Amino acid sequence: MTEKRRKNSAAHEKRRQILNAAIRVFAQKGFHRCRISDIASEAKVAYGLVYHYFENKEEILNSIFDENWGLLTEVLASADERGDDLEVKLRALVDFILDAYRMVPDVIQVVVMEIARSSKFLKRPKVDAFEKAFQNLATILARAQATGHVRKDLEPKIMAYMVFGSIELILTGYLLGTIEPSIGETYEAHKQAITDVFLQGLRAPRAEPAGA
Amino acid sequence: MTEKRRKNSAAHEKRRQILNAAIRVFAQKGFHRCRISDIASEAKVAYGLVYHYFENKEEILNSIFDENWGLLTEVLASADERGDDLEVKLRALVDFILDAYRMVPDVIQVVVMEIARSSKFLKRPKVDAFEKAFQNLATILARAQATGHVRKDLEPKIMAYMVFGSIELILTGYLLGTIEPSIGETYEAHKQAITDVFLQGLRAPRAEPAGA
DNA sequence: GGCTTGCTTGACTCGCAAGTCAACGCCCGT
DNA sequence: ACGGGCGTTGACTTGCGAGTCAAGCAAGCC
Repeated sequence: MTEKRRKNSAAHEKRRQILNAAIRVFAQKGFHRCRISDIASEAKVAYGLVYHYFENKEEILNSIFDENWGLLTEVLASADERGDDLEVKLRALVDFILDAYRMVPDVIQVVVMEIARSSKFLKRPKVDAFEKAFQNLATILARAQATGHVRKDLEPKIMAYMVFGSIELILTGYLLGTIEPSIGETYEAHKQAITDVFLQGLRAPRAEPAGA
Repeated sequence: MTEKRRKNSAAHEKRRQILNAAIRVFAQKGFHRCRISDIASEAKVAYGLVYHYFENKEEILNSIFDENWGLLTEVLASADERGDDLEVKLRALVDFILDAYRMVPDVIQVVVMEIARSSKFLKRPKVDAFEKAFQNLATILARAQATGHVRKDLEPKIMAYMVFGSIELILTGYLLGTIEPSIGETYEAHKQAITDVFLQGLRAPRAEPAGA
C-alpha cells in the first residue's frame, strides 16, 4: 500500500506538472491559441501523456477553474460565518483576490480572462459555481441590510455583482497593463479604494434624508 | 457616378449583411466555435464572398468592435462637453449602455464576451480604444473632484474602472441568465442602483467626518 | 449588341493540430 | 530472477476548416 501511495502521488505529480504548465501556457498564449503540444513541451512530458490525464483541452481548463474558484467560494463562506463587521468581510474578500493576483497572476489571468467570459458557451456547472460565490456575498449584504448597516433599497445580488465587477475590471487592467500595479503600495491603495467606495456607497443613509 | 454610388451602396449592403450575420453567429456560438461557413450561410452569401470583404475572421470581429465601441466613446465625450452635473453624466452613461443591451443584445454580447476579454492577445489598438473610453470617464470624475463633488483621495482612473466593471458584470449576468432582466422595470432599477451606489460612494464627505 | 469590369460563386487544396495506439521500460510483487 | 501492470512515449492518422481561385454572371459602356 505504501508503494501504491507513492505511485499515486508520483502520478499525481505528473498531473500537477501538466496542470501548472497549462496555466503558464494559457496565460501566455491564450486558451484557444495554444496547442496540446505546447502544454506537453512546457510540462516536459510526452504529447500522449496529456491525454492520459485529461480528456481534452477543455477538461484541463475545467480543472484549473474548479481548483481555484472553489477556494474563493470557501473564503467567502468562512468570512460570512465569523460574525465580523461588513467592513471586515469586504476587506477580507478584496484582500484575498488582490493578494492572489499578486502571488499567482497566471492563475488569476486564466480564471478571469479565459473562463469567466467564455462561460456562456461552457457547461452549466461553471455558471453555477460563479453564482455560488456571488450568492455568498449577496447573503453577507442581505444580512447587513437586516442589521441596518446597508441601504435596503437595492437587491443584494446586484450589489454583489457590482463589487465583483469592480474587482474584476481592475484585475483586467493589471493584466492588460493599463493599470500599473508594480508598486506594492498601489495594491494597497486599490484595495482601500474598492472597500471605501462600496462601504460608503452601500451604507444606509443615517439621519440624513439626502434632500432632493 | 450615380451608378457607381448605387453599386457601392449595394456592395456595402452585402458587407453589412455579412457583418450582421457574424454578430448573430458570434453571439450564438461564440467567436472561436464558429466557422466562416457559418457566417456565410447565415448571411445567405457564398463562402468566398466573406473573403472578398474581409481578410479573415478576426477582421470581422474588429469591424464589429470598432463600429460599436466608437459610439460609446463618442457618447462619453459629448456628455463631458456639456457642462452637466456628474449625476446627469453618470446616468447618461449607464442609460446608454443598458439601453443598448436592451436593443441589440447580440452586439453587446459580442463586444463584452468575445472582445473585452480576449484583448490581451489581440492587437494594441483595441486596448487603446478601451482606454480611451475609460479615460473619458476618468476625466469627468477628475473634473468633479476639482469642483469638490467627488472625494479626492482616490485616483479617477480606478473609480472609472469600478464603474465600468460594475456595469459590465451586470451585463454578463444578463447574458448568462443569472440576472433576470426580463421586465422593463428591472432595467430601470438596475440603472438606478448603479448610479445611486456610485454617486453616494464617490461623493466627497461634506461636513460629516464619518466618525471613528 | 458585344465587351469589359468587378461582384459573386462554391469546389478544391493544404496545413495544422487533435486524438489514437502500439510499443517500451520502469518498478513492484512474488 | 521473472512476469506483468501501468505510467510513458511520440509517430501516425484523420478530419476539419481556413483560405484560394478559376469560372460564371450581371450591368454599365461604347
